[in-house]
Amino acid sequence: MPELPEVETTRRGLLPLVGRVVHAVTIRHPTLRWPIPTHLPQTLPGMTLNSLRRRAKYLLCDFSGASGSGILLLHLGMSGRIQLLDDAYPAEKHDHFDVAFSDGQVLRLRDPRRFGAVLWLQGNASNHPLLASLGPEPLEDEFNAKYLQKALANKTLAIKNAIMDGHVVVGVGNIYASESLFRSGIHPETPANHLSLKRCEKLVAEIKLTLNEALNAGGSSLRDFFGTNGLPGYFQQSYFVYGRTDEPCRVCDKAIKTMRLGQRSTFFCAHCQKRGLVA
DNA sequence: CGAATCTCCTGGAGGC
DNA sequence: TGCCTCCAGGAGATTC
Repeated sequence: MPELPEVETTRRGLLPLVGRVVHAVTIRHPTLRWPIPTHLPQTLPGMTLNSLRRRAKYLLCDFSGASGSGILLLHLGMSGRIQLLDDAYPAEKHDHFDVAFSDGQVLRLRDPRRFGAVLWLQGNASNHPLLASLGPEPLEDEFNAKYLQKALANKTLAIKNAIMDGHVVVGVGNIYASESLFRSGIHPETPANHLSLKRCEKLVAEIKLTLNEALNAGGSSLRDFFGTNGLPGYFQQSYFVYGRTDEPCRVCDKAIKTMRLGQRSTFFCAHCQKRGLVA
C-alpha cells in the first residue's frame, strides 16, 4: 500500500528518465480505476519527458513534443508499483502499462488490485478535478498547526479520519495516521475540532517526522511494494502501533488495541493516547 | 455543507 | 489440496 513516502521514492527512482523521448506505449489491461486513455500509444511516442513531479500520491509526468504537450498522471492505488527496467522483459500477469523510451528503458506499471490510475491531462493540471481541491502537502510549511486547527474547526469526525482526508492534508494514509497519532499522544477517536493549538502543533510535527523517517528509509517495506529497481530493498519499519494488536506498547508495555474507524483498521495505545481537550 | 457508507479489485491468510 | 470467508486499503461516488 504505497503511502506518500513510497510514491516520492518512486518519483526519485524514475528521475533518470527525465529528458528521454518516448518510443512506444503498451496498454495490456486498460481497466484500472478508470480506463487508461486508448490514444496514449499514438499520443506519447516522440514526446520528451520534461519533468517528474508529485502532488499528494499522484505522480505527474510532464511531456511535450512537436505534436503538443500533456501530463501523464499515475497513481499507484494500493497495490501499484512502478519499475524502471533496462529492457522490456516479458510482462507478467499484472503488468498493465509500459512506457518505453528511445534508449531502451521501460517504465512499467504493475497493479494487481487495479485501484491505480493512468490518465492524460491537458491544460492547467491544477484545475483538474482530482487535483483542484487537495489540501496542502504535509511536508511543506503551509501545513502547520494554525492551518490544521482552522481546517478542523467545523469537523466533529474522529481526528484519524480527518487527517486521512485529502482536503485537510494529503498523503497521510492509514499506516501513518495511526503512527503519528500515537506519537502525538492523541486518541484516534478524538473529535477533530477538540484539538487545542498545542495538540495540533504536536500532531503536525509528528506527521512530518513520521513521513520524513519513512522517506529517509526509502519507503516502508510493505510486502507488495518494491522500488523502481524491482527489488524489495527496504527494511521493515518498526511501527509503534500499526499491525501490533495485543502486542506490548513500546512506551508503556500495555497491550496495543485495535478498532474500526471509517471502515479502516486503527491501532492505538489506550494508555498513551488521550481523548478530548488536553492541553 | 459535513459525515458516513459504498465501491472498485485481487491475493493472501486462516478455517475446515 | 480445495474451497470458502475475511481482510487489506486510496479515494471518488453516493447517500443522508
